[in-house]
Amino acid sequence: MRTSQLLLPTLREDPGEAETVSHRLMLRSGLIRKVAAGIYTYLPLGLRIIKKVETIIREEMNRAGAQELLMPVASPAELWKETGRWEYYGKELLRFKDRHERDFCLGPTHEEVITDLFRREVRSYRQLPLNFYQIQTKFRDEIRPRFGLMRGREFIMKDAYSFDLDDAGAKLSYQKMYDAYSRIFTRCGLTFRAVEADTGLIGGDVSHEFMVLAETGEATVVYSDKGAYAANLERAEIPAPSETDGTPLRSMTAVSTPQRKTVEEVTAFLNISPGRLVKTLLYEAEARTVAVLVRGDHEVNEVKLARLLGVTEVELAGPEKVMTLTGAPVGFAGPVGLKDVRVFADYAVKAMRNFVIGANQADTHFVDANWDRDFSVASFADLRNAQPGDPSPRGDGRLTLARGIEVGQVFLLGTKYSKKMNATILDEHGKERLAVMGCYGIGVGRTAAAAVEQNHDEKGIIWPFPIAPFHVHLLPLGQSAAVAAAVSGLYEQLQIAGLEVLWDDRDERAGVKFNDADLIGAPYQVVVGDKGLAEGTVEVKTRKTGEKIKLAPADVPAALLKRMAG
RNA sequence: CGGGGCGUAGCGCAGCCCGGUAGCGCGCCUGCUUUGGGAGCAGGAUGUCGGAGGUUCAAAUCCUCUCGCCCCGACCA
Repeated sequence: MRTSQLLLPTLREDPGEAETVSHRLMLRSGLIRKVAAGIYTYLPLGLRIIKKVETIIREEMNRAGAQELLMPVASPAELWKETGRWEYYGKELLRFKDRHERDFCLGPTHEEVITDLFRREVRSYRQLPLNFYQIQTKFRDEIRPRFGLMRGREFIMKDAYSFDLDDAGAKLSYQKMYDAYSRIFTRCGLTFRAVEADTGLIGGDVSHEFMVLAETGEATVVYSDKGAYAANLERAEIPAPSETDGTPLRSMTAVSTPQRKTVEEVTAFLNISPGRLVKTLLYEAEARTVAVLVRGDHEVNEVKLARLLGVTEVELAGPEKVMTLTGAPVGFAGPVGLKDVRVFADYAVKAMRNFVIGANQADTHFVDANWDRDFSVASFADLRNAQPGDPSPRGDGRLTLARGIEVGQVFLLGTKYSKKMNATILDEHGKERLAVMGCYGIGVGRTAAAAVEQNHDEKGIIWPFPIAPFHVHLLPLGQSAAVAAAVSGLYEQLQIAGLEVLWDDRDERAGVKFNDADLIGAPYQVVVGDKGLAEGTVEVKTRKTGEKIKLAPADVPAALLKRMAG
């Protein structure tokens, strides 16, 4: 491809709107342009990268036995009402009405549509296992789209859905996808880690996320320093600590803590460590309010809390609500004498004795409080976030935290959707059984963005070879007949060798071409100038290392092929 | 949803506080020179100053409303 035939608007300066590396570089190198918040056009060069990622995904999905199909972007409300997700999915589901006032939504995911297809078309266990996938545009009306392709509202996703006769079969399907995902991300040149994950709005029993470790990641990954355990922070289990020592209980007394509201203020004032205080958070969980107790130096994990309570979402109560329930301003809530509020406590609290808590009275805390004696706890559970240094729940070392970009997630759904939508098949005894499902997603654009996050330097992108928009960037310098002849010869020869070549045929100065080439990030640059040609050579530069070698033009294709293979 | 910021030429920005009818750099067009890491000189084109309303003799500038975008936060008591 010649640059003159390609819309490739590179930017000299960083666009004002972009903060993160991948967003900045994808805009600057002319891959994407924004149309609205979280909605982008893929320019020709950007689309080439998307297509490369898609090709890798297709190859691996097909290899794993999945079949490609394509579902519609618009789907009717009826299907979503069958599973309850018309309400449950919330505001992320973009809804609209057609001209007949019928309700529709733009598909954020396609469990309903595929399950509907399955129940209509598949009758017998003999047809199983089945796995369908598509690569399609999804729409999720995110609260806050950001970082370019990293969190868009409209984005390209590969989603797959497996159907099996029983749990064992479903597990096998799940494992196949897990393995396929590992191959896909490896082939895309990513350093990633599969971690245990929460199932969120999709639901199901078991789930793993594929995380690309990068500072700009929005997720927090927890993993053991010595063993194999790895999980999303939302999910990471924390084992119940061993029972308390036999410290004798002291009697509870109220102390004045004027203007001391936060854990830091209260513990500093009382001259104790935050680990000796128990904080009380009031949460609204759908219709009811609950109190959650965690140690002062711990944080409540809202995902765990929601799961324990069996709700979609929990929200910290506002100041007025706190005042109504506790009779005190925010900062002094405690479990003692709380009315009409169930109290849940983190395991760590169970191990504590003689701790400090809020007294439900302004400027007052209790010291030497003890659960059971001074207040009752509905149940103890794992309700906090893991912290660095916590023991691994698998007993294999201590936990470390890192940031990650979630590029894929796999779910073992069980019969959640098949039950609600009555997707049954006949088994070998002629008996109706619910299909056991799995679902599997990959963010295509996000995978490309993650690759940029992991592969760049101050000059620009350094594309991993398998997803590079072009393999070789051909840079003629000057307008001499010798250069023109050598370049068009090389252009032919490189393509005959099977390489994808971008030929910068603009009448630009050397510096401009070099800088654009470094920005765009093709793995190899071939520089053809009069200087080199005078001694019979052209220069081959490896983008990643900056290494430059001189070769006779005729030797370039073979040399590049050899390097790529090695 | 809350807070902060920004919207002025294709891009990056100044001008706004203190009203007087719009400017800089890059890019773009023409010509000449130049040509191995973002060229030089000369000439040139390009703006409903996000939108609406108001104040004023006069508004990019002041006031009100509105739309869009970016960043942070979304409550740890």
